[in-house]
Amino acid sequence: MLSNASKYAIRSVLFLAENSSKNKKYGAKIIAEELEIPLHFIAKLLQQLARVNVISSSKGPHGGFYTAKKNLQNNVCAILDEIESGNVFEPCFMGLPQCGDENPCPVHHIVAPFKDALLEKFKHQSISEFSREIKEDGSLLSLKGID
Amino acid sequence: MLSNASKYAIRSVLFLAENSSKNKKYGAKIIAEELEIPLHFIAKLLQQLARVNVISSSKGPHGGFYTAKKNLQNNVCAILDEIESGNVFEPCFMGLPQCGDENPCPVHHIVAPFKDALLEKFKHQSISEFSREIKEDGSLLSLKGID
DNA sequence: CTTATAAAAGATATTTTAGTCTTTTATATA
DNA sequence: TATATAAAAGACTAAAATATCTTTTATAAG
Ligand code: SF4
Ligand code: SF4
Repeated sequence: MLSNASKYAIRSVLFLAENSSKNKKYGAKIIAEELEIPLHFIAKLLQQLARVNVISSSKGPHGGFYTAKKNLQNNVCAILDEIESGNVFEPCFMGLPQCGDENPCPVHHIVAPFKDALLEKFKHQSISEFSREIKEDGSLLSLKGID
Repeated sequence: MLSNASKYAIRSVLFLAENSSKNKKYGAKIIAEELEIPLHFIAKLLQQLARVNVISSSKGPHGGFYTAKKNLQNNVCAILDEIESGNVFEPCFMGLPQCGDENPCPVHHIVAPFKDALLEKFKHQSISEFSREIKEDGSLLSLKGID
């Protein structure tokens, strides 16, 4: 459903939301290592996200990527809008373009509530809220230390 | 989450389950038109499915694909096992390979119940049951007549 | 037996996604 | 001002998914 690009992007942004600040920046290299994703791939994605102010960046020594307060007001959809081309949840599960509650495919009553819940979360929960939830729940972002 | 190949395959099998029988066969061409999917692509998939007895086929004039009684005892997972390479639901949503109930990613509590429900359905509901449900619910398989 | 039909098989092409490599630009600090 | 650092930009390669085309094989029916 989500491309690798999106998944990498979401994890990176949440990582920065949890760990970074204006004076604690992370280079693409460290992020790539920490989340175990390809360096040059994530570098590009981070640049894209910086361009649309989902995250911030600064060049040069001690530079890197970070999330400022105002960045954290964005929601996860802002990430997907930039990375993914087109609407993520429209070309749905069973691949029927013209369907929905009126014309349900065989798994609609399973898929629909899930889609709604996820979309609600991605649309209306800010990245900072998401991040706080991760801290509280002990949700997983990095893969370090797990095998 | 599912590839086009899987989605086409599922829809085709369910189409045959609803419409075909030993003496009412459907050629790849008709199926492709009916479900609005690429002819040569679905032809290959149908051949694969016939090889593992998820559906039946016969060559020559008045030949085509159909579902015999015993074919319908299969479940949807049998389709996925043949078409998709590897486990469909393991490389999950957020792309964390080592996670789950103990190490949940930020959306695990949304995704997990959905995954479970869908997997349950795909594993334990036979194609004939699936098909009956479609008839009763008026679920959608074909795209003909919708725009 | 011949012919038309349709699946089976498999080669090839296209598109999308994923991943890598190199060069340029900005900047902090020594 | 020179240097090292790290993002920005963009060209390039690789792999997978998707789709098309051609040839072969089986068979029902005339
Ligand atoms: S689950 Fe619902 S929205 Fe998705 S393809 Fe089926 S009918 Fe359409
Ligand atoms: S934690 Fe749950 S939802 Fe998240 S990737 Fe793993 S299985 Fe999927």
